[in-house]
Amino acid sequence: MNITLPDGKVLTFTRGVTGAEIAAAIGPGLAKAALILEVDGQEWDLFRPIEQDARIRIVTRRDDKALTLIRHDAAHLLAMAVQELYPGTQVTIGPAIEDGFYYDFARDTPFHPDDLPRIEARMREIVKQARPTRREVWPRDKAVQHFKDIGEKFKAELIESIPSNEDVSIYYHGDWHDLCRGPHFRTTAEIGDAFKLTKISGAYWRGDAKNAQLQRIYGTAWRDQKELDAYLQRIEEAEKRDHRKLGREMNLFHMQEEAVGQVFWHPKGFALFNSLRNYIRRKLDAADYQEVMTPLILDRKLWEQSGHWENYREHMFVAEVEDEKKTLAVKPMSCPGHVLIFKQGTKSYRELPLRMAEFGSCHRYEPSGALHGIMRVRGFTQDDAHIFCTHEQITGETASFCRLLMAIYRDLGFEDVRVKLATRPANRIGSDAVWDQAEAALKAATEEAQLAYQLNPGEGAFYGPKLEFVLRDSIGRDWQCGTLQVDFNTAARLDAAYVAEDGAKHPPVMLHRAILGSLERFLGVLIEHYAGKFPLWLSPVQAVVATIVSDADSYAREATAELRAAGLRVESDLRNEKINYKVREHALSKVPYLLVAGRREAENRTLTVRRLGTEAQENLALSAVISMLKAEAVPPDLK
RNA sequence: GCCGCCUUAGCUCAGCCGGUAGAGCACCGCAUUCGUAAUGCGGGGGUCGCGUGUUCGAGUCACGCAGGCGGCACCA
Repeated sequence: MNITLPDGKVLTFTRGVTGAEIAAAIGPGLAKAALILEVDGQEWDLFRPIEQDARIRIVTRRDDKALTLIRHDAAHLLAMAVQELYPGTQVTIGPAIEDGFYYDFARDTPFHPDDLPRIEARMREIVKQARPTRREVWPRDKAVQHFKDIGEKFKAELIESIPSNEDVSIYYHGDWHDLCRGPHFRTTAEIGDAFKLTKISGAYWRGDAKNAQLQRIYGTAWRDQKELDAYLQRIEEAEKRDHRKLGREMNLFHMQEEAVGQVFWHPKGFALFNSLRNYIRRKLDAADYQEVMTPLILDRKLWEQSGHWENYREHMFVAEVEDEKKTLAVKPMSCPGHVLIFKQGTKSYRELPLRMAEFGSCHRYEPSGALHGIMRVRGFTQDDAHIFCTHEQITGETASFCRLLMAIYRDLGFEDVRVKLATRPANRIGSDAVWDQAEAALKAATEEAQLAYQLNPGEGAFYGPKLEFVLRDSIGRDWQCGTLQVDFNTAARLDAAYVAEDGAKHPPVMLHRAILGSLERFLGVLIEHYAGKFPLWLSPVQAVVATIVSDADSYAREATAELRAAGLRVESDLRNEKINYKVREHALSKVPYLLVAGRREAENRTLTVRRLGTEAQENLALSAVISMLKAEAVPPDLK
């Protein structure tokens, strides 16, 4: 029997040879490093016999795949340890995920954080025991019956969803066994001990809130201790840049019980907010958007007509007034208001595309468990706009939107943007032909804008498909920021129309689009992205003038005033403290420039400049400092 | 909304088996005028998240509520 290696070399073995034997034949080093192999592209256990000629590739610990394999085995290891320590606990699923793995268990009493060290200790024991792995193939029906018999009803349910004529593979690690597609290592020893259990959570069976809630245990696993330490270090560093922590430390904003899910922007935070908003305003203006402002609270009748009352009621804040019998609702989005502006006066096709923008203050009653710092709130500001256009204009408008968005993200320091195309959901309105057209238009637009996207099937809005632009926070959580949604429906529902070339009235297509999404969320991501060390144009405090001796106070005041007059955000620090103290304090609060004014500087009208992150000092004339800072503080669109 | 954990001074956190609250930083005062990451001394500051219960006695135990945190579900 011939076995072909990746380099084309052919080795001859007897039928039923295993990957372990092949690896050993090639060399003892490989035999030791091997984890699994690929047989004609299919993942294969090292101990599983090969019955016919095949091309193989041996996967070692250094392979890119190794981490996924280690984590999958670690998930099994976790399940073994848990079932041994907590009899009666049922297993369900346990996949490898980014940076680690988890396993979902069904159990009456939830786990406690104190259980983790105990489980981890048992896992390490099992690794030491090097329990051998064995693979068996059972008829599906036998497997169903078996798992029912041993009380593993979730496993049985999983197997029942496999067609009944198929066989399933069962993996044994010592006595413990589980349904699994594999592959697995020869023994539990190969997992190594570079793993750690990290957190406990509830999780719904099959991801559905209507189902039973399971107990999930998360862990992380790596090739060796060094990799594990590096990961733990990375997480620790990331936690230091958490926007909630920096928001407090840098005095940007706070939140409190009296306004759950809403942000109190402090002066410094609001300076940041405004710098960003002004920048977006200029970019939109340059891209031929017209800014408007619409009411915050509108009559229920409007929301009924737009469809929000029916589809979105539970997310809306509703206001009753005593004297009138009216019900009003706080807007969760700005689209109906924009349509009402569009409807004023007769619109011609010549006015399309009409791009209407608003920094809309929106309120949504989000589920309590969804709230997260300023990233997920109940009151937020959208950089919202609606493009009223014809069917023919969808692709062009979408493409230019994509280009605008990517340019803005680049200005703001984001190069790594994930784009998702969410297509028609099961619950939707409109004909398939219309959906075909809308989805095709979005695809064409992304190609025109040269954006690689990932398909997100069935995740579109009920009225149309959407593009989602996703950014990542410091600890790897993804946040949707930008979006563009095609809507063939809302304008018609609200009786908005334009007069076409043929003289007839047609409802315009609406493109709902946002670049930042919510300013609050975007600022949260931005704070973490820069770890609070913003580029100068965004920095809430751009420089601090710090004195060394009180003799320099009046000069420092003068210098501060001149810097401010030049449009810079500058504070002075005249406190009776040592310069060391001031340097340290302003560096910790992430002020980009410390401008030291001592006796010498006061005499020759200079400042000694120290840039955040460096120890270098440079003595410059006050006028030179002003022009240098002014130049650096120019927003990217005005450069 | 669901599961779990947490809530003590402005911040970070101690506080044992229930016996009546503590540190560092910050703040205030005084001294110090000092050249690039913490000057010294002194002082003020707490309904221990809220409520109910157990107890002679609750920061500590039990229950309920609220908020926060980690996930899940939902979602910009």
